[in-house]
Amino acid sequence: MSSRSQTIADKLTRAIIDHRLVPGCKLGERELSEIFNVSRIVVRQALIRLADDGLAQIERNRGAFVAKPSMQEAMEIYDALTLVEQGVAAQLSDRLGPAGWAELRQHVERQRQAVAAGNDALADVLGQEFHTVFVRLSRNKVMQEIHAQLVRRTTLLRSLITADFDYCNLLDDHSRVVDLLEKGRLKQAMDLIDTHHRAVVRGYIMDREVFPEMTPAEALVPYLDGTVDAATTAGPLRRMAKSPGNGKAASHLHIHLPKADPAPASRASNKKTNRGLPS
Amino acid sequence: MSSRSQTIADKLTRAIIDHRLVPGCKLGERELSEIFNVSRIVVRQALIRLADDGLAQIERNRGAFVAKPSMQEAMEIYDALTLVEQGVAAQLSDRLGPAGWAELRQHVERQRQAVAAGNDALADVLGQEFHTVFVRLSRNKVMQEIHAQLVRRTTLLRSLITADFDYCNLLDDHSRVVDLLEKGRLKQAMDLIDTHHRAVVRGYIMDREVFPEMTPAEALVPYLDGTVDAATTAGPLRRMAKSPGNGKAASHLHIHLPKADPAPASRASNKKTNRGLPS
DNA sequence: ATCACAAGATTGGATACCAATCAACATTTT
DNA sequence: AAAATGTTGATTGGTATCCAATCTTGTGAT
Repeated sequence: MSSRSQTIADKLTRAIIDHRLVPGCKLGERELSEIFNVSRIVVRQALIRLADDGLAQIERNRGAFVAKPSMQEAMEIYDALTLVEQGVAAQLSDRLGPAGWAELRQHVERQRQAVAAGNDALADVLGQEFHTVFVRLSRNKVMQEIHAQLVRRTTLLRSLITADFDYCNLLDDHSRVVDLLEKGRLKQAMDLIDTHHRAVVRGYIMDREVFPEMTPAEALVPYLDGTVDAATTAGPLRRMAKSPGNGKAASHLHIHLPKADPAPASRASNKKTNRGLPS
Repeated sequence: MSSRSQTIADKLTRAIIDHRLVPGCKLGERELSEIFNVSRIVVRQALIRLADDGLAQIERNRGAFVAKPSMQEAMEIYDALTLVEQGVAAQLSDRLGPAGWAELRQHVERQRQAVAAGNDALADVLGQEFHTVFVRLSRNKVMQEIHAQLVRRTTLLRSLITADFDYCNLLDDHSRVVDLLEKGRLKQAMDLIDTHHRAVVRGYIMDREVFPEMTPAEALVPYLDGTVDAATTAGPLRRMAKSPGNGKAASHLHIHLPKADPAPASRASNKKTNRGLPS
């Protein structure tokens, strides 16, 4: 069992990549310590981890906030992601065996079926996951960790965009990358990876304010599992219907949570899936 | 001014990459808190940062130790570094202007002069720095941070190897990479980067124990700025705490590892390798 | 309306304390 | 004597409480 601050950091991470905590959202120590029923220090340690990961930024004497990357930084993140995936593509085109190619194809196929079935949420998750599977096949844990961090940060970025992706298009990209690589057309595959990411970043419009729809307390409910003490809680069954005052201006920004938990395999240390709450 | 735990983390990082703290060395909370005159909690936060950076590993209820990567992990780190630098090379060969090429050449020249002057320590530092300058020219801060982290980890790895590099050879590599890139011979440059790193990793012999030459208290002396015992005054004088010049230039020293010991390599029977007591 | 200033809140950190766990030592048993 | 088994001490992970510095806010004076 890993440390408590790691657990908290993981939950906050998931809340962020699920877009339940949006960029700029204040992460107050006292507030979080009450939500998670831990001491402020544990929360601070968790926030340090978040900040190291680029998902939060800590301003001295002002506190921690969900990171709010600039357009410049957004492009840098996508550039770095492109660089990494192109490099991995080059490696795979050399060394990947038949089993690996099969796994990639199978993944693409699963996503295609999800799209066909109209399950957009699942298709979204699988689309994300493709990149992770891709990098995992390099069998380089260090690289995987770097890549996973970049993916988390791109996921955060999606909170800031007017997202309406053409998933079919991206799916085709995945499929074609696999095709090209297996045929040894490395250069073309790498170019496609580049345009793939550029297609995403092009849709970005970031000079827009994002308003939280819920307080952190509400946002974090799905991640509080049983281990919380039963003293103050009315149970983890709390629905978010409850609104303790403060119904700040709610913007219309629909958030969809993926159903299945794909466990983004963030840190090697923690693999608890706390998400299966009834809700 | 950043937080105190960040300051401590920086000092520990420098001590590690200067090989004053060697892999496996215990980083006790109380010990460090006394050395730095801070509370245990600040030390713990610093250790969390170190662990996130891959320079330390924290074992639950056992404490933190300077990371001791396996041979597998060492290769993964170098692989990742190669991937990153190859990718940056590809970018630079497209986009780098004359000023950039000039900066690279100038850097190589400075290292050449250091070698000519017999200043091995400086040549070593410059040799390391070349890679950093190289990546900085990509103008991608995210990539720079990723690369810097990888470089720190390779530097840590050097504590574990029988180091006897041919600096001239590596210097030539740097020079040739710049040449090849500027001429647009990207493929060859990338191959050279690969062999460059492979040349380093080939020298690795890691099934060897490393014994600390000094206690952490001794190892960390150079990084305790000015007022070691300034608990009461909490000096306004500690302004220059972050200046890296002090650490780098002055504190690079050659560490003579103990002669290869025919002791049993992997048997855990004798674990008391901590604390370089006079033996 | 604007500026200055006092009051409150929040963070960063220190200290003291506790429970759980691990390591080393001491003791018993074979 | 060697192995197995307590027992004790040290270290870590964590909590609660307190304090200083800083930021934010609200109020009052100009």
